[in-house]
Amino acid sequence: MKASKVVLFDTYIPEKDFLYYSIPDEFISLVDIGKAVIVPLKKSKKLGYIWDIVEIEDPKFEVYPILSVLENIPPISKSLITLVNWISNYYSNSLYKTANYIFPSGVELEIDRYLKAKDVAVDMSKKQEKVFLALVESEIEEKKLKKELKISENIIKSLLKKGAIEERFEIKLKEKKPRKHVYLSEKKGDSWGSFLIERKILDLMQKPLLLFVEAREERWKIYHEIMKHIYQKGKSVLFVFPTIKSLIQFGDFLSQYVPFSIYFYHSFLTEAQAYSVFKTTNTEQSVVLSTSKGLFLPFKDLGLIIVDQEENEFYNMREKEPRYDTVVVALKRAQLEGIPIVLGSSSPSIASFYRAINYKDLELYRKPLLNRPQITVVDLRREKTHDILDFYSLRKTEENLKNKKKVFILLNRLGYSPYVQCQDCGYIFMCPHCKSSLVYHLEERIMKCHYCGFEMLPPERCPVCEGYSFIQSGIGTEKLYRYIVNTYRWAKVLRVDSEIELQDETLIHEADIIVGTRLIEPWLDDNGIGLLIIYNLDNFLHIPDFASPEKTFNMMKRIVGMYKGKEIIIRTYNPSHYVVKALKINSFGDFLNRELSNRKSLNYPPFSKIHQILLEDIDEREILEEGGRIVEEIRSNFVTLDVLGPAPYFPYFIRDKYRYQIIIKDKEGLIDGAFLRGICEKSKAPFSNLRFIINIDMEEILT
DNA sequence: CGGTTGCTTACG
DNA sequence: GTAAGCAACCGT
Repeated sequence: MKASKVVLFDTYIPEKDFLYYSIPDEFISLVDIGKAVIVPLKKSKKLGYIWDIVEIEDPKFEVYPILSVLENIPPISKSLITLVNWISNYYSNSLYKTANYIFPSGVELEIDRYLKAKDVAVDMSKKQEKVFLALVESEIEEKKLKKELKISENIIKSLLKKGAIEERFEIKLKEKKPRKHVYLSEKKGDSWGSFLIERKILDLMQKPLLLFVEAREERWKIYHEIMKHIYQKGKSVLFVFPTIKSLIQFGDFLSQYVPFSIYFYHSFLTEAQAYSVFKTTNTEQSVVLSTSKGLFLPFKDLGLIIVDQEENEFYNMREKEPRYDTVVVALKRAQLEGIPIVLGSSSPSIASFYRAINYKDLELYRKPLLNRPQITVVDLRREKTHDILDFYSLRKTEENLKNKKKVFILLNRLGYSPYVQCQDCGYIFMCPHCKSSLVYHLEERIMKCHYCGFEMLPPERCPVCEGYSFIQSGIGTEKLYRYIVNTYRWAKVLRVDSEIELQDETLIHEADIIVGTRLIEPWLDDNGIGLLIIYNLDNFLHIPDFASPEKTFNMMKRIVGMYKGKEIIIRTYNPSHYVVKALKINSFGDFLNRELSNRKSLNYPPFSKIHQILLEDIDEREILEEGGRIVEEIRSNFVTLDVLGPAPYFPYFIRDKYRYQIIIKDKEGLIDGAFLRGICEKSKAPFSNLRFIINIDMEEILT
């Protein structure tokens, strides 16, 4: 028989990604892959999408018919279904979770159940009789009845069984309507803007195009011209950005130069607003500015995808299922739709640049920056005083303040001091749940764990040696902020980090000095900026990740590409590090060559694929045992693979669970997620609490 | 015995 | 997720 595979909205059935439903004759012309339907599940009704239509031979279960086909909810195209299937297979994500990730929220079923007494006489208990009599006059809605007569489902059930009453269902489709149209840009230009770009860029778009243009605004102007070219052919355009802030900034730019409103799509929209965009893209030609989730919108006639800051690490979605790499998925979607795609960057990822140069499956367009800020490297080894800021930075800060120019200081450490240490025995206070150091917060006078939120008062005595004097070592934004406030008492100083709520963005424009973590990145395009101080570049460079030099370099180039000040000071203990040197003379080539030779010697991407298996368990011995078995199993299947671990994964003890990782370097591309999942499931002991997370094709990895 | 509560099972 | 099925209990 012919049956449809239906993926249900928001109803997780263990081990099953979809259920089978038959197609009633009256729907044969309506039913199609990708259409939204209502189906029965037990006594309830559920929303779902038809994922596939297949032939099944004498099923071992009852197959119920689809109840209705919904024309109001946008259908999901076959290419989108293929994309989801691919993400699910390639990255080893559950199909149910991946499909539900792209399903619209903001539309749901509302089921009302009405009960009515029948005209019959049967034996009834007192309670049953009371309910029966209430239902004689007219039908009553289930919840109302239960509340008024204070009865439970059991009474209704026994009455139904006896045939004394009957039930009736009313199913309504509830599509949420947004109150505020924040997803639509208010301003719009009177007509199209016009910028001069090289004609050849449009020709290069025959293939996926890597747009290596260092100046951010120049890149934006090129985007505008490319978009105009495609839009005027009647097609929709999707822009993808790594963060909401960067998307809004581009939106402010773009809306001046297009004669219509553009759509925003990101996680800060309400369900109703997101649904409204979801629906619009399916019915109208539109331009959408989105975070990575926009790649799954059901565009009616998509003509172009532009991914900005393609190197940005926020594109790597590995926190929860579905795990995927945004850039890879964007390329896949473009390929499935048969449309052009542009990856833009001020400093492309090693992966993309390598592909463009060696495999030529990406075209490359390159335009270097003309007006660069001066980059000064301060060698911290030569600083004699152990002061918080060096002499040069202090002098330059004063100079800029005098000239009414803003100074930004970037420091990626929260709190007052990252470690509290006993002066007598050297003990460092650790979080009892995560085995990571507790950060001291002076204002609140507490020690805090930044992984699990554990807090404690600073103790009077050291738990190891009973000593009573402690040093607050290291420096966080809070300490730096206090130092700056005390040093420049006349200046307006502002602290920006995830622990302080930024009340109003105008505060940033009014401030003279801004101290903050990477959250300040979006504001480094401020017109009044004169100086940026990278407090300690080593904090970025020394993160134990093979990709940290690349990430650091790219972050700095991204900043340089939008920066409007004269000078950037980089403070470091490693002035001779190749990243620092390459930044100083602005040489992408120097950085790339050095980085590629490092990666080659250690067998890291792009010379191999890196897969990671994360293991989590309350029992450390169990992890090591089963982890060891997994490693053995992989090795015995593929002798040529480089398998490392299980090794502790930082933080290796979090929320009372131990964490280990296995890393697999796969040079020839031999294995996939399904293989690893199979091995893990096979190696897992029947009653163990081991949880494993498989991450395929990583561009970064903490070691 | 009717009714409730709490738990496990399975859904197509 | 959540309705169904079942066992154990409670009160009349």
